[in-house]
Amino acid sequence: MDDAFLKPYNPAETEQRIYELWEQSGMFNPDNLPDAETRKPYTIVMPPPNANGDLHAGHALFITLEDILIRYKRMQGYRALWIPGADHAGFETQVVYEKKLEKEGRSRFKMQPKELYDEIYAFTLENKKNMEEQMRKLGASCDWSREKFTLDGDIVQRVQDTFIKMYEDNLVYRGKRTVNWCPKHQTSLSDVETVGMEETAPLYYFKYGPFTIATARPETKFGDKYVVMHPDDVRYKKWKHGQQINLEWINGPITATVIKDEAIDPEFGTGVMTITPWHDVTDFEIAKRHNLPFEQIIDWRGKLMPVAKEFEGMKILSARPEIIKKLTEKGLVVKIDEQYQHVAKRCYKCNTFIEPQVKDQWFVKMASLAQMALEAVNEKQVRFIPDNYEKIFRYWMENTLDWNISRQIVWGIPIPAWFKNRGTDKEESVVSHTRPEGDEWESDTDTFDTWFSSGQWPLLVTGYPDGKDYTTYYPTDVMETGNDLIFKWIPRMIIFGLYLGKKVPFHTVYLHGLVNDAHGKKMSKSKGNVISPITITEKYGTDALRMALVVGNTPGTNLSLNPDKVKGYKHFSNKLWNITRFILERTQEVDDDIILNEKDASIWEEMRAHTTEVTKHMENFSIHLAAEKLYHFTWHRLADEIIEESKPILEENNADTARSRSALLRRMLDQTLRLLHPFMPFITEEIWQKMKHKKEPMLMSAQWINTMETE
RNA sequence: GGGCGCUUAGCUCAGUUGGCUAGAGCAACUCGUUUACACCGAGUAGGUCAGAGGUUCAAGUCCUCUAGCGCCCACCA
Repeated sequence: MDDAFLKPYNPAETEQRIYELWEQSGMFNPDNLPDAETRKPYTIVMPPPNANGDLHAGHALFITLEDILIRYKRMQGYRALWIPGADHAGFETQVVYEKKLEKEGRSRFKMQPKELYDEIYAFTLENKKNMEEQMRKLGASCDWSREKFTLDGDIVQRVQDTFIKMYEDNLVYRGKRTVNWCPKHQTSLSDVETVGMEETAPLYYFKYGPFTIATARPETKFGDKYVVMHPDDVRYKKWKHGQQINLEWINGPITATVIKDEAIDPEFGTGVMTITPWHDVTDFEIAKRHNLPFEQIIDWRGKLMPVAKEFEGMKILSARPEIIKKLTEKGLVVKIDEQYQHVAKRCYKCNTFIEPQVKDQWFVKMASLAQMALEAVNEKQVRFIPDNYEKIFRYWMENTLDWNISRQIVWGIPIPAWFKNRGTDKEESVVSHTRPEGDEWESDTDTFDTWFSSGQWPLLVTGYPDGKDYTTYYPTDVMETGNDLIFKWIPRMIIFGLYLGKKVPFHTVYLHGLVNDAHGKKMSKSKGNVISPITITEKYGTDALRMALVVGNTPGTNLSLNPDKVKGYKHFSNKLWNITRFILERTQEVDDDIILNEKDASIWEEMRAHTTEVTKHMENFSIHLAAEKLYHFTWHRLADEIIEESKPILEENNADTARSRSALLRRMLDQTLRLLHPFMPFITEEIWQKMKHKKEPMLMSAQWINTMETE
């Protein structure tokens, strides 16, 4: 027996050494596994973490879950491939970097785009390297030789190809539409990048000629020349559609036109409103229906434009009270309802109020694509774990709007488009990798929404359309990711998978919840309750952390992570260590094929039943139950009962019973290590190495069930 | 306004298609051992499974309602 067993298990001394052993074996690359060609492929694509900081507990959870699945399948004889990656995370990273610039007293608006891009690139690569090291510490058995970064040259090329293809297929169009504009970040955002926050704000009632109109945004009303009501509203029956009225407004007399439109809710306010098509989606739709002109009132920085006359240049929020003051003086304020509750959209990163703006952007037509995804799910080509997420997916696909994929930031994949007379009525555009003939063409300075590239991730990392991996490993098997991505990411991957690859990109979606603190509260820097997985690992060992993340963690629900729980599994590591010590120290080395006596055979039968049950849980994706079962059986059955009752048996003079029991315990240890390996890879491999196993030199690539001994 | 989920021992949570005399970890208490392990062992205590009604031979598990909590979505200005 190795002397190391005389001391408690020391993860700090072990883990790096074991990881290097695995990495040097080359077995993370499934093509190096024995008989790789005959093995059935099993693929997981890692959700590429944003390369802009340290790994957090959520990362540790997904790495653990995916590593468990991959190690399990590898041991089951699959050609198990786990493809790692890193996401440049466009807007996310740029925001992180802008904060850094701000601290240094700099601003991206004072930098050349190229300069900014290069700086963020360096910053991201550094973070990427750091993240990879941290993933290794967590035991990730992914194939680093296949690692991909969303800004790799080939990836960029493919993403642009997709855009061009979609344009040619008439699924992408250039449109002047209302976008969510963040005045601080100076970019448009998709709907999922905004958050609606409930707030109480005043609702103002103004006299508008013969009408009273209600609005929450008086500062947008300067240019309003159309007054709208529902066609069936009897109160306004006498006003005809198209009728013109002269009235006194904020900056003097104007001529307004009556419009009848069904978008108006007669129940709300007075049932009459004026429209500001440039700064409101509903108004925009009404204006389009009736062919009305639109005018920009608020500029890209959130300041009033010349139409506001004396208010020009003022920020909207500071202008508001001034405007109310003027309207009051003119006797145009009817009343103010101070308790008006509504939802206002804000930028999900800086909380700035989103200013709807009309802008030329690239849009993806979603209706037919979403329909395709919906059908695939209806046909059970994709299943969700837990299954209630299928409903959420459905809802999302049934209510999808066209997707704005243009972002006005440098950190991202450039949109391959060219313009002539950009921003004028004579604008022309060409979609192509290369500049069209003629000097007057300028390139699109916008970049793609991150989800446009990450939505294609399973295809991109397997080398769509002609890569070798694409034919072998696509479609992949499981997509394991956070439950918040059920509408941000999962649908887009299914859509691109079907559109480009003609197949769903994965058959199973496994969703995990958040990792919260010990009391179920969300971790945040400001609350000071952040648990760093790397710190925990250094204190208790990676195996302990992995168990703590997995046991009792039902799919789809949040987990409360208590350091005491991790400590408990550190104790378990040591228990396993000492089980090994006992068995190696007290049992004899016996032939593998020895016949067990009746008593021992029945215990072995129990072990086999245990193995079957754990396997069943794994097949059901009940990883939490498999882990708990393993813990319980190993400690409270094997250690507390079987080993205890073995002590006198092994001491007995009867050589046959002692030999049978020795064989039993050694087999049980062997099988226990196999079963625990996906969950606790480091300690199990360390023990395996010290046992100098002859036929299978490495536990990582050993078989899940020791078939020879189960005969 | 719509949707989803949760409510089980002091705390954090399991409980797969209804069969439970309801479990685990941590915490508590009692005793023990230091010859695999004190990062230990044996044991004790602790729950009307949120509440009410229903289906069933049988309900923590299915249905309805009520209360509380959480999350997500939403172009009524």
